Amino acid sequence: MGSSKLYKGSLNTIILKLLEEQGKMYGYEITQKVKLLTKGELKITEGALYPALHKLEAEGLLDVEVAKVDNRLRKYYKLTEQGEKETINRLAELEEFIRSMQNLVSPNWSIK
Amino acid sequence: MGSSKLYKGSLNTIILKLLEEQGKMYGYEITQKVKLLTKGELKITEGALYPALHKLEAEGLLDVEVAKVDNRLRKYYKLTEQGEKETINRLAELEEFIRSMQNLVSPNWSIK
DNA sequence: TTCTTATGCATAAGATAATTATGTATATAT
DNA sequence: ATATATACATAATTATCTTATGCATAAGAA
Repeated sequence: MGSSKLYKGSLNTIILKLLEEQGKMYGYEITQKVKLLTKGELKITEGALYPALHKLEAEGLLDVEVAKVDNRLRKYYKLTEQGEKETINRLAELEEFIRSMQNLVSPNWSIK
Repeated sequence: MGSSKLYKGSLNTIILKLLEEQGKMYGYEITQKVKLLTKGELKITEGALYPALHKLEAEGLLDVEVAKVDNRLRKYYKLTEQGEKETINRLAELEEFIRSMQNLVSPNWSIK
């Protein structure tokens, strides 16, 4: 559906979180993983993803490693040491944000 | 703290939701209410709020009523009939989005 | 065998929606 | 008197998407 526009600002954190739990991933894999995990609810577009990956790499949060699989190029990304630290911070921030949003929108919900 | 930048795209829905439960509110009141409800976590800036209110009004989702209290201007906003319908849709969308984000970021959480 | 879909990367143009910086004005508290 | 709170507004800038486009290989369908 159409709620893809809502995650502005959280894409970077989503990427970091996935890399934290998966170890290493390549771009296309990330788009598929997110689609799968959210049952198609969130669709990461390539126009958003690749620039985001490049930026995170430029910031020193990601390392890249190029591989060739089936004669096709893949760029595997993984967290740097600094990236691991930042992931913890940004995840905490995002979780806090989600709780706040929940409280605003559905005060009857609660986390267990 | 600093996670105020994360709610991009959801500000309109937050406004609609608050008006739905409060009946009518004026701009400044909305900023204070959000600050209160989120314990300072979310701060709606005026530069974001007022244009958003004007746009929602232009879209026919809000009605405005000017009042003078203590010699100061207030613009009370309330949902139009169309606004009430839209609020239901947008809230559902936002809630679905929040669930997706939760699932991505904290799969261990669940709603009870 | 040709066409479509999937896989995989990338960037440019445009839209959207914030932040930040101003500006105006009145009321209240120090 | 001066700062803070209340109350509105807008312009300039920045961030972050979507959409459109491009290139290239592989696999499956017609």
